[in-house]
Amino acid sequence: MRVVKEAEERKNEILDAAEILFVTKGYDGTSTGDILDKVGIARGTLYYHFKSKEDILDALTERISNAMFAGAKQVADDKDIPVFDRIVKCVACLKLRSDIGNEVIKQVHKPQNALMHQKMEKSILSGVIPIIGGLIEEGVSKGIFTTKYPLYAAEMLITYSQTTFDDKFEQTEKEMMTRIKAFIYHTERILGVAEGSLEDKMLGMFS
Amino acid sequence: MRVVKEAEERKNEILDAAEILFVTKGYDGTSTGDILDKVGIARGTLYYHFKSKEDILDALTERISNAMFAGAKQVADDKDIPVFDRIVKCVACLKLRSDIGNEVIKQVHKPQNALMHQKMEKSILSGVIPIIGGLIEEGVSKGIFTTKYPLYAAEMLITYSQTTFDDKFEQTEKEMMTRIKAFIYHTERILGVAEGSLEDKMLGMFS
DNA sequence: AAAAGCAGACCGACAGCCTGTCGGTAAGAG
DNA sequence: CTCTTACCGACAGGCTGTCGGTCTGCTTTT
Repeated sequence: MRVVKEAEERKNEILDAAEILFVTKGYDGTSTGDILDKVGIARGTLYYHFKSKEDILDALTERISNAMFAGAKQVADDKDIPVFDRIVKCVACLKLRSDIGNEVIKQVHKPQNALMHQKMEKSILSGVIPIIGGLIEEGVSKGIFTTKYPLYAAEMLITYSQTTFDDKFEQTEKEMMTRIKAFIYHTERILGVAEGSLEDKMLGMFS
Repeated sequence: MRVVKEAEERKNEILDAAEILFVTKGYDGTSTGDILDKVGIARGTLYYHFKSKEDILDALTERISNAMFAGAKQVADDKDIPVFDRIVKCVACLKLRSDIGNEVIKQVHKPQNALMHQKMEKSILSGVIPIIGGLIEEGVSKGIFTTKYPLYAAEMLITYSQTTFDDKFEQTEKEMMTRIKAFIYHTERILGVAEGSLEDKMLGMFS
């Protein structure tokens, strides 16, 4: 039997199904047929709403990123909270959203999901950097940080932590700890603050 | 007619063909049939030597990385050259190798080649970081640099520059320049040297 | 040195999957 | 009643990986 719905609604149904499937079986491991079955629609319907499988991935990536940034932006604009605390909260926002179930991350990093991984990473980076960059800028103008390039400082910090702390979670507890300590140490240098001054607050970011 | 060769030789023939094809048409855009045609062998032969298409990519990645590191390691061990110059030379080694034809890079960064890109990047990172890390360590022990975490300093510097200067070559000349300046500035901070002291030598790395 | 044996290299048909297309069909708004 | 929007499912075309069988040249045997 044929059920007709608004385009937006169907699109979201498809994205919902795709999200679950991509996350559990991987992008390459999921066939369009799987999505069809899960949503309960015919082949043609899917290609009526999306022009290709990759198009679905793009839409999904955008949906997820947008949700992530909504929270982070709100925090970033809350002038009542001290600048550095806002940075910590922003990062927490992103971390939270990115381990829905924890299985997700493991899946995303399997080689089959290179494309999904790449798109997510790119999308997250391009969204997060301006937010954090703005906060660092604010910190500089308030005399908390010192750097001639606040935006690029953010770029460096975020890019590094993204690839390193996401990709390399297959490391020992001990190595992870020194890596974190080193990261904090280098963050302090990049932001031009005293050694050890960020340690307490930043350690909380990795729990 | 049937031509029999040593397994190693055939494998290399296949990798030679794959290298050219992957680079010109992309990984996803290259079918095993393309490789078959180019080498002039039958389907079964290919799968006799490699267990899958991805297996070919892995072997190729390894072959390329190994070639890259051979040069870099040699430079790194040449104690006659000052430490910092060695770092510069090492980086040059890698850059050189990675723009065979320049078309390569453009190709590698197309979304179709996410898997190839990811594997290359990972392989390069894991090989380069210890080399540069060692050099920084040497610099620290000679009093040229100051950092408690030389290895992780290298990790941060290389990871960042890898993803940023490789991926984002679709930026304006001007933006690129400030990005480079900022990178040098942050490098100086991470390595604990005076502002501006690395500028002259490092600018040469991006030409 | 010829015959027989053998393992490693090679072949190509084929199964099975998967993506995207297209002509046609139902449903609800106007 | 009509027209747009959403939907359907058969089908073409392409791709990967498999498998039984074949060839080749080296080794062993006689």
